[in-house]
Amino acid sequence: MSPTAADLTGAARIREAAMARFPRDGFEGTTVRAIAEDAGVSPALVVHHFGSKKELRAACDAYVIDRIRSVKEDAITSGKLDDPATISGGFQMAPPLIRYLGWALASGSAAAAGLFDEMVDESMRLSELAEEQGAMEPSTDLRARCALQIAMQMGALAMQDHLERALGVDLLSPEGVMRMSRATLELFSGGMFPPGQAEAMRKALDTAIENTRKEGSDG
Amino acid sequence: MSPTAADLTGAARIREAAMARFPRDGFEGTTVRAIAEDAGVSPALVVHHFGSKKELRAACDAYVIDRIRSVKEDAITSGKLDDPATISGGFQMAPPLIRYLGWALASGSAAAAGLFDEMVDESMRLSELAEEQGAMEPSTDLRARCALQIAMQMGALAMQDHLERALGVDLLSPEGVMRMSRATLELFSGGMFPPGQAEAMRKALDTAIENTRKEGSDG
DNA sequence: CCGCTGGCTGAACACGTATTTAGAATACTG
DNA sequence: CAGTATTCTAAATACGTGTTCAGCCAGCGG
Repeated sequence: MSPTAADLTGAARIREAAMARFPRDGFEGTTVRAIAEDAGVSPALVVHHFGSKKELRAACDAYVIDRIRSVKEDAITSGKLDDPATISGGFQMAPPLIRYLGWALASGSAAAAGLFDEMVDESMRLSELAEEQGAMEPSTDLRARCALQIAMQMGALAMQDHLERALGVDLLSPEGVMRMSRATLELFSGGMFPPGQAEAMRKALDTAIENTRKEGSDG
Repeated sequence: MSPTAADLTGAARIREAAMARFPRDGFEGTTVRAIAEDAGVSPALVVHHFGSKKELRAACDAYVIDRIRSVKEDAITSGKLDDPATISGGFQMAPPLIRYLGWALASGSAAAAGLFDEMVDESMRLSELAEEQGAMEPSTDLRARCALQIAMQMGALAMQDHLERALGVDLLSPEGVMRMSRATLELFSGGMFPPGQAEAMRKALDTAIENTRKEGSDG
């Protein structure tokens, strides 16, 4: 059971409050006073424990990223990376963690940037493995594909509110996670374009690239 | 040619400066004084023209969204929605516009939320059309698929910095746009999963959904 | 010339902010 | 129990913020 009650240490309650406030109101938009009040604590205690507001943010970043990293590592070492249960489980980590991650990535946290890069590397590692085994068609630009994939998945987290509004569902509820998993699968397995159109677009895009290159070398 | 010079009216220069600052520093993190300085203008002029900082933000929202809406409508009425040139052209709108849109969506602007919803509706309209014509396999959850697609594409905008860092390219340069277009096409036309795996995951996911439903009705 | 309108400014104001300081309450150790 | 470190707080401080206000200055009709 997650420690929602007030039986947390003061520092933990402060961190918890900050993790909820920052994504909602932004860093500058969140006041130390508000965090302290949410935590049932005096503003002075915040700086006593964390040194300053900036350092509090850094502590939140580190905490969130650490927990996410560990979940990710568990999934990798257990070898159940594409098990839907693993995926769903991962996204059903304490909702504040997910929400915070989306915000941290969208608002330029250095620590979150590190996590992003790791994810891209991991995705490339897996893709290269799949290509070597001949299980997947080689990409013409693997790095771009993997980076974009991670960016889209993480970006969807930053669009959480919009998705929930559009679907009328709490995204991190079991139903929400299932609908998202299903939709992700459909999208990434060719559900978006009619079969013929994809190939046509690919060709059109290649000639467009060719043209751009010519124009570029002209000017 | 875009008016980058100082031959803009004061109000326009202020709006331009705000559009550059807000995505970088956040709304609360941006000071009226900084905007004024960027615009080569006194802080008092900002409120003289826009009334208040909040209203300035609303004006930026309206301006950006209006311009993006018009580009989108042009693409729709000209019927060249899947022409790569149209797509590239759309993304090569003045970079500040794109960057601002990503930020506005990620930071909960009401106006941007309206645009998001429109995009989802438009995507659904197109998908339904394609399904009726038998050009596309019907989805089990069309709304979720379209909403997620838009969320991922817009979310990628909010991850712009991370993508550029990962690829070492200015995303809104011709090269960047082309690489992203190509990667998007690959991802959304089945490039991510090996053919067999997609079907396996779909089945696994369906049984997982079934199990969840049972557990849910148990408790 | 006057009067006057509108873009524009410098200096001030009121207020909310993060942070400091001195010290109270509490728990822990010998 | 005394001594001590730790957790925590109320009040005060220094400062940055958005905003106001009184008025300057260019342009222009009469």
